[in-house]
Amino acid sequence: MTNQANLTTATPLILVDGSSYLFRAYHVPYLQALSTSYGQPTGAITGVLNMIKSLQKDYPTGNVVVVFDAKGKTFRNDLYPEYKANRPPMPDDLRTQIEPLHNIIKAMGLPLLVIEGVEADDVIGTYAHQASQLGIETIISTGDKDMAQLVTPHVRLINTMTNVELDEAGVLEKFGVKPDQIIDYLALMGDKVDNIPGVNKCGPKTAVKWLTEHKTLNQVIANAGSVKGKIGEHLRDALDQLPLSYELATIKLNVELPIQVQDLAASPQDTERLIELGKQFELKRLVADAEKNAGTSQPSTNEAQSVKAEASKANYECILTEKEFDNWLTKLQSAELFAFDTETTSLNYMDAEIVGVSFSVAENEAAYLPFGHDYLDAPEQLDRNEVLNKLKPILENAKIKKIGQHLKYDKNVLANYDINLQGVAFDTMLESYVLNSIATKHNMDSLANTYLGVDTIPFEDVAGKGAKQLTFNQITLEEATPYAAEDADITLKLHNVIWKKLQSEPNLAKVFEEIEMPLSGVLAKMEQFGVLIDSQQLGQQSQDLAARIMTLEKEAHELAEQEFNLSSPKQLQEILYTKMDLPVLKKTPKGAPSTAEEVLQELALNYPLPKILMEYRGLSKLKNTYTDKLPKMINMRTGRVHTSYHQAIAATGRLSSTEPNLQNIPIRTEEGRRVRQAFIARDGYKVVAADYSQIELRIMAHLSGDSGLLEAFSAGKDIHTATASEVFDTPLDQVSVEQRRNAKAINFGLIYGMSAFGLSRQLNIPRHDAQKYMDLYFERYPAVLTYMEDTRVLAKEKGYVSTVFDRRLYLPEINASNGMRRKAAERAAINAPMQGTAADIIKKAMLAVDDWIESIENDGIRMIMQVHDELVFEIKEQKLEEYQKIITSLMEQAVSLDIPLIVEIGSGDNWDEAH
DNA sequence: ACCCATTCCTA
DNA sequence: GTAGGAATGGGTA
Repeated sequence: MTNQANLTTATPLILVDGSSYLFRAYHVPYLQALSTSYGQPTGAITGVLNMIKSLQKDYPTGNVVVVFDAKGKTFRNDLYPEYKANRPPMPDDLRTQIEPLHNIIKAMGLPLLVIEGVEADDVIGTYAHQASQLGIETIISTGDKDMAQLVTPHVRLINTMTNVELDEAGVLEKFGVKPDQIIDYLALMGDKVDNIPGVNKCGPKTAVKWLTEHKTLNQVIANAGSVKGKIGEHLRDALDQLPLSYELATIKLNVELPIQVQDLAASPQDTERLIELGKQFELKRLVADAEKNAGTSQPSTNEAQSVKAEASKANYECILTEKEFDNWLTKLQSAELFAFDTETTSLNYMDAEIVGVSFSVAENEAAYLPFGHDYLDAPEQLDRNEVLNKLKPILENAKIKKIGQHLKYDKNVLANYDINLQGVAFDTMLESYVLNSIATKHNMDSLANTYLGVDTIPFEDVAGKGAKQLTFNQITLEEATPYAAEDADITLKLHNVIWKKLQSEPNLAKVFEEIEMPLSGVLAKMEQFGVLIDSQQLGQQSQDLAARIMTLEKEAHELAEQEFNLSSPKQLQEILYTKMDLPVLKKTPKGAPSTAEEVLQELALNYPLPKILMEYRGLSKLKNTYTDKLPKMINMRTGRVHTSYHQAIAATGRLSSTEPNLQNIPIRTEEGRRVRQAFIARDGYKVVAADYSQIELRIMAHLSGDSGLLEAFSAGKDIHTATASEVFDTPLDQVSVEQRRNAKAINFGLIYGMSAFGLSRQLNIPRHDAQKYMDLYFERYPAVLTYMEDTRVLAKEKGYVSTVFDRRLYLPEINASNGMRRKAAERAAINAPMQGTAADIIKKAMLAVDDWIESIENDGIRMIMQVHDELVFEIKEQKLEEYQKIITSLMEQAVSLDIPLIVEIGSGDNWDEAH
């Protein structure tokens, strides 16, 4: 239940009655004076924007949603044709401000609702009602008294122009009746402006008097006979009208809305568009604010703009004596949760030596414990082994929870000292990643700036930069202590802020707790264990390649009649397009004539040089990137290669791999596969590779619910052949190789959010034909089309898309004015739910497989690599059959979707054979 | 020493 | 057409 409480107070829903403020701002004299140099009035725009800004300031954690009336008639006109018939038409100089205002609000990233057929009040009422049911606190910002009927213990009104807030007691005080009597009150009085009939001569005083006496409108009606005097006659005259008036005054609580209340969330501001609009309407303050908030508002993190470097407040200690250390040990032992960081000599976890550790148990209270600083005249420090021995039981105690920034690194480093870090509960890097995967960076300095408004001490300030950069052991304790202690302190503070935000978003905390956080430990194990590589074989291949490359180089120089660097695109352009005058088939993004593979392929049909270049490129790539480099990456100590999996890089939720990148090892060519053959297993072990078959297309079937696709997968058909059969209207067994190839291109294109143009280029066919294929596809699989369209619309409304497990990807450019960027964002919107769900699935599978491996205590098995849809293991020969079955089952059952997941598994002496 | 453009490897 | 990492050359500081 505490979660609920957090949720309600952390992010109140702020519903802004845009139309009500628009009219009021329009009539404010000093705002009326505002207009652009070319005569476009902007007073109402300014008024509403100021009002929104002041709301954001007053409720920094609030989730602001703006609602406007739509044009045209509403259901109230159907009930009563005279409704609002007295209203003069909207003045032109107000009307022209509406669209710009909408655009600005959208560019600010705020959800904007304009629903036809109902009024803004009804939309607001519905959301307030939904929010109450979810226990979300709601604040309605309006100048309209009618809204008082919506006030409950969870819903209050704020009049931002007068800064008066109304809760239940406030409504009673102001109107003399309770919120649930407001409709009756309004019905009795009627409304001149809206042309709602009421009781003639009945104003607020009379209405309150009657309602105080009889409680409800129905009781007033029932007792109408006993009301004396002229006013009694008026009441009796109005009896027939009153039910209608009541209905007209009632704000709907059940409007059908395109976005559910829990999905109402701000998207990142579109800075470019905001500035453009600001300039167009000459709104200086808007431009200034847009620039100020650029990059910091995804999602809005505006509460912490001003706190700059409060380090003086903090109490940072340097631990040099046994006594100080014991003191801290006691604190840590009794702490439920503390922030923790290691300082080391290298960014590479295999080489890193620990120089010191820092802790923080409470904000502004942190310590640095150095033990490896060895610069000249360094003060005497505690003994490393002794310190680590004493810390070990605390660090290995899963009950004592730890917070850290990128703790996978610390876990790996500690493993080199035989400390198995446990109780890793919160990694701020991963918290930030799950909250917003596209935030510029998830490093601590950026996070501190974004979420705390604090500028931390940059590493370069203490260590210098470039070749002369010092390692941490060379840094004086005077400099190291504030830097290192701050790391722990800031990490704790960051967690306090980001975790709250994560919990307030539906299911994001779940993605963090159930996927990313536990996965971090699994990845650490894979990294530490590493993969075995046959450097002998790669060395041999390097030699073979070198010889062949030399020959090709010579041939190329002869053909070009001059020496040149075959690896230089620039020199190559000169040779091909200036000297030899070959046709330019394609240009690079910068406008230079391209020499890319596809161009060379085309040119090779008519000229000899391009073919040589293609082979040269392919081979030198293999040599430079793989056969030369991989052996150099073998760790001396373990004899294996240890990659780093990056868990907070890919916007879609995928992992990435560096140093070396094990996720782009060649497979497509024979020569390339020789590199794969160098990935081997220990004696007595085999390499086992298990990959999900067509996982993204399966996810597309699940997400779209298309019956044709679902059937094809359930029937276990080859999906590309099945697609070809449908699209080209050919019996399944008569589909040609060509047809299947085309269908495959269509299927992949769909996953990438393709256009007909893209498909035509891929298949090298006219755009018209590509369009025809796509039309045919969507005719056969109509739900796929609907899904794609819906996804685009949803992305534009919300500013983000989600995976099946609710991981989010924000798309700041989904409403960009630049068509290219907007289109790119739309493609990403289509792709991300599929790629991201696939990432979620394999991550869950990794957790399941790791659980099982742990349960058998690594008996003859290790998980060694992940390549997006594939897991690679090293398995003892005797266990091969048994374990392959278990892995297949764990992966296939990792999640439950509307289509079966199929895993293909194989084994061999090397990675190539395992496929 | 660092950044950018180009190219090419993977799912 | 999606998502990544890395190597190269070539320019800049």
